[in-house]
Amino acid sequence: MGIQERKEREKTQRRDDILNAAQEVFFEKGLQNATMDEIAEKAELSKGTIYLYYRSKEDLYLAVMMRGMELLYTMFAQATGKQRSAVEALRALADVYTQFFHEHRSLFRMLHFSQTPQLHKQVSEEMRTACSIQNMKIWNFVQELIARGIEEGDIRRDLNPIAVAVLLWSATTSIMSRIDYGAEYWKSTMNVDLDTVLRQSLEFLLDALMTPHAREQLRQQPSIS
Amino acid sequence: MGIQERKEREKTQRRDDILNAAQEVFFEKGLQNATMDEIAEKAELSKGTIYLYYRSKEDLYLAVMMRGMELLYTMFAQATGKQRSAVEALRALADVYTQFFHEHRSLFRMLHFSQTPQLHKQVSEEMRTACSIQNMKIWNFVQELIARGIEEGDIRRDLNPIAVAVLLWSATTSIMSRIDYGAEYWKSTMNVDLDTVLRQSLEFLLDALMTPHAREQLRQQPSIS
Amino acid sequence: MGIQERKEREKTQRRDDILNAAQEVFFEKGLQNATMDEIAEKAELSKGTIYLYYRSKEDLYLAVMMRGMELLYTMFAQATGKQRSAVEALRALADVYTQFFHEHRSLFRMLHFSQTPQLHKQVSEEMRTACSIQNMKIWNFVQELIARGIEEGDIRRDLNPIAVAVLLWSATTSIMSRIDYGAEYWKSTMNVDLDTVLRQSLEFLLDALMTPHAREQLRQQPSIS
Amino acid sequence: MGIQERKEREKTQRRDDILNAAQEVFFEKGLQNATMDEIAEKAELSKGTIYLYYRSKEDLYLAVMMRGMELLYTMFAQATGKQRSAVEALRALADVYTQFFHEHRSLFRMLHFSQTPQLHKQVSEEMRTACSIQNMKIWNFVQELIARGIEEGDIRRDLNPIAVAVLLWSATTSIMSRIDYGAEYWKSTMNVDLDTVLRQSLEFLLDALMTPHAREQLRQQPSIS
DNA sequence: AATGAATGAGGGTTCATTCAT
DNA sequence: AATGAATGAACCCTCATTCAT
Repeated sequence: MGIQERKEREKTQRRDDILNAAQEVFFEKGLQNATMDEIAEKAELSKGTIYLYYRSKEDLYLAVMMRGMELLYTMFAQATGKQRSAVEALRALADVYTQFFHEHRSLFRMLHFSQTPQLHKQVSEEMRTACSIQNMKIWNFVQELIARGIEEGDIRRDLNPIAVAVLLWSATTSIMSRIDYGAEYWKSTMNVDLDTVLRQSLEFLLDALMTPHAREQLRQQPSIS
Repeated sequence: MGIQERKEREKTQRRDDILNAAQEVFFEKGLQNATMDEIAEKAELSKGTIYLYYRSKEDLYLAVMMRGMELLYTMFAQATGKQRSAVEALRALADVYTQFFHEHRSLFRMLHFSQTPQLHKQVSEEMRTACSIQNMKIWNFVQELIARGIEEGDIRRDLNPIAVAVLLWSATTSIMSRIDYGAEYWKSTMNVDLDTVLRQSLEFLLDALMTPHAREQLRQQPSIS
Repeated sequence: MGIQERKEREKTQRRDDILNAAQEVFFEKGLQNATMDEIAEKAELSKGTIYLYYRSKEDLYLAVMMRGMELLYTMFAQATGKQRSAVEALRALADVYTQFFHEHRSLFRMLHFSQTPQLHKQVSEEMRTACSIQNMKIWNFVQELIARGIEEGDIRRDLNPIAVAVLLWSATTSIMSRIDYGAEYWKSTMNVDLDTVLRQSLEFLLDALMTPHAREQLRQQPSIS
Repeated sequence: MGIQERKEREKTQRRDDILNAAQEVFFEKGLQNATMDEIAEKAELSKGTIYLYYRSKEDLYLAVMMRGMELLYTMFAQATGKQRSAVEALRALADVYTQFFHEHRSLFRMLHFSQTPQLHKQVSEEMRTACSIQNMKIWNFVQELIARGIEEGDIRRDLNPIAVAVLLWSATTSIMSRIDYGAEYWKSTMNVDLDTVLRQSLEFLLDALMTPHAREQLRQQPSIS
């Protein structure tokens, strides 16, 4: 009957339990300082069981991170779905990424960290591939949005969609990471509010991308003031 | 008299020997996989001696990185010294940073990595302060350049110097880091040449900063095409 | 009726499948490095099923080894069956053991290893008994051959059959094991060809066992030269 | 002054302490079941310290075994030193080996076990070499004794010294190992006293090696009766 | 009979750091 | 100042075995 299905469900549930436990621990301790013992305990499972579902600590780390990427992708898709023009969608994208950063700080951190060579020794080929695919999905998403913006005449024709995507994403992520790492430091030593810098930077970039025509339409004066 | 000085000289020399040894090891293995044993051996000193000069492995790591920052600062100062206008200096800065990235890849990596929460457990207050000061020097340098550009009428008045500095620096560093970590991956899976993206991004950003007046003067059409 | 028999047949078949799989794995990895997982996979059975047929990994190991002993016994029986005199049979025995060693190196290794204290923690009483019986069969076989040799006047009356059996078997096995473990080492460091040593040793021993009368009859000058 | 020497002495002492502790544990548990924790505790040293002196558990095992080989060698040298003829020395050798077996059963077991492929994964090159040298010393010793016996006309000219050495050593060791492993088993199931078998085998072998002339001189009738 | 998910104890090894000399 | 011996905590992963279904 549903016996097969139930087993399947239980297995999925188990994977999820592990992921949840791992997420908690990774959030709190980071990859290096997290221990499989602690994850197992939090998951109320034996350590051996964890390894039944995930090949290594690093695989598990990436699995948690992948959920973050999926969430981000979903948020992207939702946010942009309602917009009329590509440029509006791009703006929404920026807002959503910022929102993601604020609401899922730890996931953001994991995403960022996973782009680092410190990882990747014990990562299984499967996980590597899965990450790569998920990664590509997001990049393609952003890239196509920009391409559409160009087609719609709102983004400058002389710009290369993928290059713009890389620039936007890199700049944003990097500033966010700076916020995450040392917002207070910047505030106290240089009296700079990095959150504001982030917002202004996004406005500046989006504005600079647009054609004069689109800029007028928006009747909006972006400024870093 | 001379005895004091000789001792002083020897001490400085010793610190330098250690730094050189550490640099080699950190370049080759990264922070995590480097061992104090290896550094001590390479420095032809005992492990205990290393700790006489540097409080911890992370302190040592940061000390090496600081030399990198000093080098970068020097390169900045030299490159900008010859330029007439602030905007020209800013361009030179971008070139020099790119050059630094290419010629001192490992140092760049250390600089970038040091901006990461994975570090900083055993960093001494002194080192933290020293880093902070060195850091500030560079930020101020960039910031003042931009402020001067505004004064000279070449950079848009509506922009905030420090915000611009953060944006430029973050975007650039982040793209470079992407190159460092996975240029081949981007080339093979997305057919994107990140080096080109970096150059285009810099041009795009610098162009977007400038006043229409300055842009005309330069008679140069920057483009991401 | 037939149903019972079929079940019986299937069961025997299953035991054999497992044994074959286990043999492959044990041959390749040895007892310690073999895993039940690998054996189960190779047998295309679940791990649990293996335990339905064999109590433990060591039991399984011994079961495989027992097949080796049975094979050896069969080879012994065949080889000696054709011989007229006990001494001729004994010679044939030596040849056959040597042949077994060369053609079934891995089985030989298992036989030898099973005579080692490293084993035997989890061996079931049944298996222990089965081994013991099989073992005894071979010892009796050799012993009786020697006893017959004495009766036939070809082997010295002053020798104790079982003692001779132990000596012959121990010496031979030990030298073979030395060959198995480090023939190249002996060749390279001491320029000794252990295969030759084995052959010479057997000749020497057999010759020394015989009565002067038998020796003359054979008109053969054994020598370790 | 003696400061250097004292340090040297302490270091040697430390190595010895570790060896003693390890020996106890290895005797009791064997290589596999011995733990570094237990060894460290018994040595009243931290586990890390053990690794300062020995690269791995297996290295340590071999170091203990090497002491056994040295002891055996010393016993050999002493026992044979007093003998007039090589054949007498050879007899003494056999007695001494038997004595070693009885008095240092655990060392014997280690010696024997070390000739087994189960070991040698983590063995350092240094240790491997040291073992090889020690090993060779003993083999050469026996071999030369036999060669001398031939020269002295007591051992048959048609025999190859190294082959004889291998045969004697292998047979003896193998029977001893059988005693060690299952003397009671042989006694109870086959009513065989393996100690007697060992003695008889040695007599038989030594007798068979000798020239008729030497045999007469000894006026001794060796027998396996 | 067969499964396969779950267990959980087990252990060698590394290394940053300290401290007596 | 320099040494280097000693520390000891920390940790991932394996795998034989069991048992509910």
